[in-house]
Amino acid sequence: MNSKDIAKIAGVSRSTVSRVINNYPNVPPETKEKVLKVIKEYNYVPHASARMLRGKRSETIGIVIVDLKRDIHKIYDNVYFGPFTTAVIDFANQLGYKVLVITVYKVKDYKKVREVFYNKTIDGAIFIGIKNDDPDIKDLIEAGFKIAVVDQEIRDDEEDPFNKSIIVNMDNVNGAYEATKYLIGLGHTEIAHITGDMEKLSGFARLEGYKKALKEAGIPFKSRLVVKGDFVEESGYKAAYKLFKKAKPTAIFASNDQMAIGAMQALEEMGYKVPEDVSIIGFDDITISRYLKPALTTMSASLLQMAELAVVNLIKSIEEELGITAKFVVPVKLVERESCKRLNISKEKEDTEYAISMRR
Amino acid sequence: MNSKDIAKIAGVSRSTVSRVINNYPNVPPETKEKVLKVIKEYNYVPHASARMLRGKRSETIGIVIVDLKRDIHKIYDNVYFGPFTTAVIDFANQLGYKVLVITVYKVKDYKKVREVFYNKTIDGAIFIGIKNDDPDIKDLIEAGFKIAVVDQEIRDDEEDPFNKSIIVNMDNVNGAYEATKYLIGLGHTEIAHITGDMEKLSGFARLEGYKKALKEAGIPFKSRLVVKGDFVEESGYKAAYKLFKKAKPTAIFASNDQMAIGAMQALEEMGYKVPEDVSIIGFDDITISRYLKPALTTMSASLLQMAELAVVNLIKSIEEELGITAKFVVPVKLVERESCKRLNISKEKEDTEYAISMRR
DNA sequence: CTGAAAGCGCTTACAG
DNA sequence: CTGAAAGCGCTTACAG
Repeated sequence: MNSKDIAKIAGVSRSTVSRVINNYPNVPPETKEKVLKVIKEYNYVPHASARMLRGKRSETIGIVIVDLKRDIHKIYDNVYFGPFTTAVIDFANQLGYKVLVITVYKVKDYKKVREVFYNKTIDGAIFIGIKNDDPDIKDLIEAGFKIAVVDQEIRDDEEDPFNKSIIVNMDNVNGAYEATKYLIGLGHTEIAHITGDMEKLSGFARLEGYKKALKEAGIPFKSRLVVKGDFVEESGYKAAYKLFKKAKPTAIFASNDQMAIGAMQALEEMGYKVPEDVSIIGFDDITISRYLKPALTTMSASLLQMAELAVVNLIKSIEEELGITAKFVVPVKLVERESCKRLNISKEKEDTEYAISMRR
Repeated sequence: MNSKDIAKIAGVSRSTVSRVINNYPNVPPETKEKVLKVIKEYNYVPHASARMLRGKRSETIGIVIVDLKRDIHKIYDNVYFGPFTTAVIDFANQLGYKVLVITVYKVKDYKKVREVFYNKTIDGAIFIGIKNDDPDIKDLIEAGFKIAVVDQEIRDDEEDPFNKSIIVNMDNVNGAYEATKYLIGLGHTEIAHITGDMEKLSGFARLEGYKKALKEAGIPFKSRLVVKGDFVEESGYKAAYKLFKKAKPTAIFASNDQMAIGAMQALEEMGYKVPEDVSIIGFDDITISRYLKPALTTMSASLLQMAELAVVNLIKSIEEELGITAKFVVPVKLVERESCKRLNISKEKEDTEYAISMRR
């Protein structure tokens, strides 16, 4: 079944069939109806490749999930990429776009991405999990492809390639600042920080927010209270052990929830109770966090909103064929749960003060 | 940049360029090298649509995530579809295939699926979250498209359309049987069951396994101990309340972990302790389950293995162009954690017996 | 070993 | 309002 067959059966030319399919105005209602009837009857759908070859868009966007320095299948149970990807698919579908998912576990996997761009399989793509200033992505942007990136520094330099892409970030600095300030507000001064992957904006920006809050409160920054992680659970676990070998913080700000969970595990093994002995706050508000005992206090941004901004603006940029260069910073808010408490000055005051930090 | 340009620059014909790209044997090494150099230099990638129009496969499979009777965005934080989808993408990519993700929230969304099949965007598809005997999928199979389905009854009827597809299931009956038997082995006889969606194989097959275990142990089946759920957390929550209004089971077998989690929440609200007052076992072993307090005992099957079976056999069926009709039943095993304990005959014996049920 | 030519299934100026 | 024809960028018999 192709347009020629349909034309023959409907008693018109292929041109007319095409006009009907593309909903052109210059087709009289009766002709249109006649053709539509045949199309329906034969379950005819125009060959996508033929249309694209004639210059139609593929109406497909890619979502590129980058997870370097990890083995294959590790995003398998990733609690962050999954929800974001689903949200992207849903918003894109709503706008009539299909979504191709591409995973990048090694730098050379970027070849897959270049291919689908150059061979016109996709009209544009959203990148997540990327490090800051990634040269492979930079090249693609410079080649003129439509791209949205999540978690990328917004630079002042007008000439920077990333300025030609759509950027969607969480308000990392402010979120980290608020998280740290919250702990300070509970009376803590010995506040540790488990950092994220420092090659990513969310890694170094959250450290910056932590420092900013300390500085503002007049608490001296101590490098022994900062230990490096890389955003996965295990790194949080190891970081907590390393931390308590050289220091005795009363509170920890972990750069994401997964590391907070790993740290809580280590804390439990070392015999510290959360939040009685150590308060801990995370970042991201992943699904698991509310099921933990104690439920994890954390900083939350709307992944849904981020996905929507990326999708809507990417598609706008594709369809208007002009380089949209929007930049978005999504707000982050505190989700108080059970993993932080007021530092107890004296044992007697504990109960009442605990009650205060318990309200959700 | 197209093959004509490359041909001109390399000083050969388009035919030869094509032969090099497709790695045909009848090209002398020098010619091949010359052409390859130009291709590399100009970053040339053949237009995917043009190749497909000439009959090449799209080398893209679809993964269709069906989630009917729910609002949009609900699979957003689905703990089951996400990991499975990622696993499918990874296995497909390994075999050189791209993956298009399609969500179906309403029956009419199947239109999207038909479209990508008929317009040749995908070579085949894997369906998950489907109800048993879905007519929309049946039509697609009968139209001759290559399809793999997860969670679909394996029928004896040779003529049944689904017999022309690839089927991958968990061993639902046996898993449910083992779960129930495990509770019986702990001394329970008042064992409730929160069912899954009864339109799905995993829903009714797990009920069947539950019944089978009771029967074998000579425990009479009581309909007041069975309450309907539909595989989501909230339904487990409601089911638990309904259950305890009319009965006092000492153990619950929930048809999946999400409902078990909902039930645990309700149990806590009603003042029952898990596992001291009520034992509970789930099914699926989702990521959250091991973080719960008490950690959830559950039945686990390898999603990775299921995804691999579906992908590998679908692609085999696409490439060999013959209707592969493989059927797979993936084994399910018990994961003992903390949510079940031996029914205490007398309070005194409790401690020692609890220790037994505690080993993981 | 290599090139000229046909054709995959569409869309779209062009002519009427 | 409608059709004949060109052409998108490839691949592949065919001929040499």
